[in-house]
Amino acid sequence: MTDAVTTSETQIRSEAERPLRADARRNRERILDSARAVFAQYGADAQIDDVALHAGVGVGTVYRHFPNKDALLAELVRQKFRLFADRAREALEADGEPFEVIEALLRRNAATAAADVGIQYAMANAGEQAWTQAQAEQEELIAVTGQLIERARRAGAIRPDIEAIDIGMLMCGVCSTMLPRPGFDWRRHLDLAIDMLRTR
Amino acid sequence: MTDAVTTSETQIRSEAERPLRADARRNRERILDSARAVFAQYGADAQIDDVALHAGVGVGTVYRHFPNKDALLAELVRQKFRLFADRAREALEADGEPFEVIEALLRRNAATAAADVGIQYAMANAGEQAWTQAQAEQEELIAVTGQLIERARRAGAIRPDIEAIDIGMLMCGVCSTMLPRPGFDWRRHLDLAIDMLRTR
Amino acid sequence: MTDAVTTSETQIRSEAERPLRADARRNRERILDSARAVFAQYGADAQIDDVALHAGVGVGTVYRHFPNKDALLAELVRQKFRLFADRAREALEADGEPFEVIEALLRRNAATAAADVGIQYAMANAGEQAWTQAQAEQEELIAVTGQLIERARRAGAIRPDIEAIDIGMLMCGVCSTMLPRPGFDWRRHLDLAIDMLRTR
Amino acid sequence: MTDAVTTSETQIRSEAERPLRADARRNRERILDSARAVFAQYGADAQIDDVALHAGVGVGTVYRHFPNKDALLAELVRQKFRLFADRAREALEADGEPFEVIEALLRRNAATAAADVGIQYAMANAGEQAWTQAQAEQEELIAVTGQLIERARRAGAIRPDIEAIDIGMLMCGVCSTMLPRPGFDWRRHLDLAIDMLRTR
DNA sequence: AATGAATGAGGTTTCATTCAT
DNA sequence: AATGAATGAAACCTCATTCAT
Repeated sequence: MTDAVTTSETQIRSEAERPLRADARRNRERILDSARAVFAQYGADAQIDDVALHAGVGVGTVYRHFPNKDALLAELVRQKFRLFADRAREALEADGEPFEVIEALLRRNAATAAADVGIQYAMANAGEQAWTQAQAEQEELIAVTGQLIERARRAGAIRPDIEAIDIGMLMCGVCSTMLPRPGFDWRRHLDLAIDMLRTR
Repeated sequence: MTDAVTTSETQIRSEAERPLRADARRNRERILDSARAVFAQYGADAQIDDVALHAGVGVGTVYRHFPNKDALLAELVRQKFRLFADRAREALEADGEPFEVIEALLRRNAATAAADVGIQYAMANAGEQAWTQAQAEQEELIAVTGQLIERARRAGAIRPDIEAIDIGMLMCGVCSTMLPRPGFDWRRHLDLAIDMLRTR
Repeated sequence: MTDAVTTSETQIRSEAERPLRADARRNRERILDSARAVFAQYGADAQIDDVALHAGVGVGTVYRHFPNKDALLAELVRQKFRLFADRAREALEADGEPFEVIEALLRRNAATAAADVGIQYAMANAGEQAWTQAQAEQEELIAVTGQLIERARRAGAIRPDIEAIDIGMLMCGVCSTMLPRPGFDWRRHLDLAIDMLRTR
Repeated sequence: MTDAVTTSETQIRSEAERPLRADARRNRERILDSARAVFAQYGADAQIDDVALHAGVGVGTVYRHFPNKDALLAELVRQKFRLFADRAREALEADGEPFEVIEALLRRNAATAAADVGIQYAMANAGEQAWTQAQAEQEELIAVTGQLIERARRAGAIRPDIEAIDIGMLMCGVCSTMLPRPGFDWRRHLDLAIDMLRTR
């Protein structure tokens, strides 16, 4: 699983990202994991120092890997998009009724997002930078999602005017209701959204 | 002394709401307007000093009206909920096909929210406080929305399992896509959401 | 004395420098005095926090008056140039043999500089900013020095090819030997420099 | 062990100077050259990492050769003093009018210093350590300069009260005006200084 | 011997909030 | 009631130095 991500990362790594020394790579992963944990707990107020402490490295090490806080947040966002794109690609290979494949994918992704509230804070707070930095991954995700939709459309299983970006937007809306708001239930939100995608 | 003659009604609207002097009230409004403008422009980076500057008052004056930053954000949120609740009550009086009344209401509210991005940042950043502080207005909104739904349900014009909180959640999702995200179009999102509500 | 400086400052204050509140002005002076003291003691390593501590104000206050460390150093430099320019103007009014007036001025200025080693560090470390920020005062100083030279030249008391900038340069050299260097004696250096100016 | 067979000569050139391996020596030179270049360009802001990068070695290698930053700066200073001492010794051998020999020496040294602004920053920033570390070379320089002066004095060609340390001090002053200061011209400064040395 | 990743104390700067005027 | 200067904890980030590879 993690290997799958690593592989795709290696493929994508474009220009300046020479393979890191083994220990550096390990640290990098630890820092990202810690960032997720710390942002999940403290939200936007989380500090780089806390991330470093949690990862068991010095602050300087965090800054060696990510030039500033925004870049760290952006990487979190990027990783999530990459994961979703990977899963979408897997879904494309999967057998099964086309709409059900999409539904399973969305439910799985939503569950992942809910289990990782840190990312919500990251996305709410990260400025333009995050979206720019993750652009490649997003486009990949959109493209593959487009293929999934196309297949379902041919099967007459999906509302015909739905586009890939719509699904992104709906999921973004679902995620926004994962933050602790009394009375809100993102599973219900997701059910409604999926229901809407179906052909009537 | 003044407390001695205070009526029970005054006690209910708690301590801070006695009628302000005309100029103070004007300042209060200016500050809230400026807060909206400044948060819309600078997002999470907006500072109280910026708000004060924009309002043409000193920081101290901002703090005379709002005990801290969160309280100011919360007031922004509360005002919006109050407006929505007012509109919902109006809608209850309005003639017209029950579902169309709801649709018109939602479209109007979404347009208002989109015109005031500041509120998005306020809601993303305000802590628990904001939701607690606006609880009364929220409950009011939920209650009235419930009545609108009931009417539409009796007319068979709305998906029968929809509750008031669902609508709040969907609208919250729509709003989350108003922040500048390349490719996203909240109007499309709103169309889809309204469609979700309709009886098939 | 101090009043004289204050006056000229008021005259020079060009654009954005509205008169400060009494307490703010007092703080500003305290901060500059402390900066001199602290830089004299710790040299280039002096910290803004130390300056604030020494002045008995919070760090934030230092930053309210000076946007960053360089600006503080630059102001120190500027003040010194202003003082020298003021003295040069006084010297222009003074009676006495023209060359002796110049000599007295230079000796007095050197003594002042030596008594305030902080300024040496300021000048050595402050980047371009310091020189740019003090440009007006420097030009003033050069101009008035030019007049002093002119008078002495007419009296045949000064080496005829000496220009105002030469004197600045020589004094700069003298100051550079005030830093603790074993064997160096800036008074001797000054004597030699003054001798250079004399007609043979 | 090695100490046991150490000759007294070796003891005099202290511990660290045993002959280096050829590549190590080459690295050492490269580091010093790079330090000069980097300090010339970035002044006080130059970092050890920049020096290492410029030299094409790792930081660790810099630290293998120089225990800390000050030691590196100090070595730069020492090299310069050694060069000047060597030249002074050459001058002692040279034929020619004694004063002219001195003049030529000073002009040559000043040109060298001007071509290597890095050294100015090194001297301005290096703490006590630099001067201590270069003491032997300085004393050598002073001693030989003393002999040059003695010769000129016997020839009646130099101002009789001039001592070797005076020349060091004057040259130090000239160097201080090599840093980029608008209007300053170190050649002019040097001319004035040399002129002053001459018998009238 | 060389490398460069890691360290973390310490530096500068920000900004919500207080308080003297 | 209003002002804005002052505060200072806390944030971010740097860089000389160490140390595992």
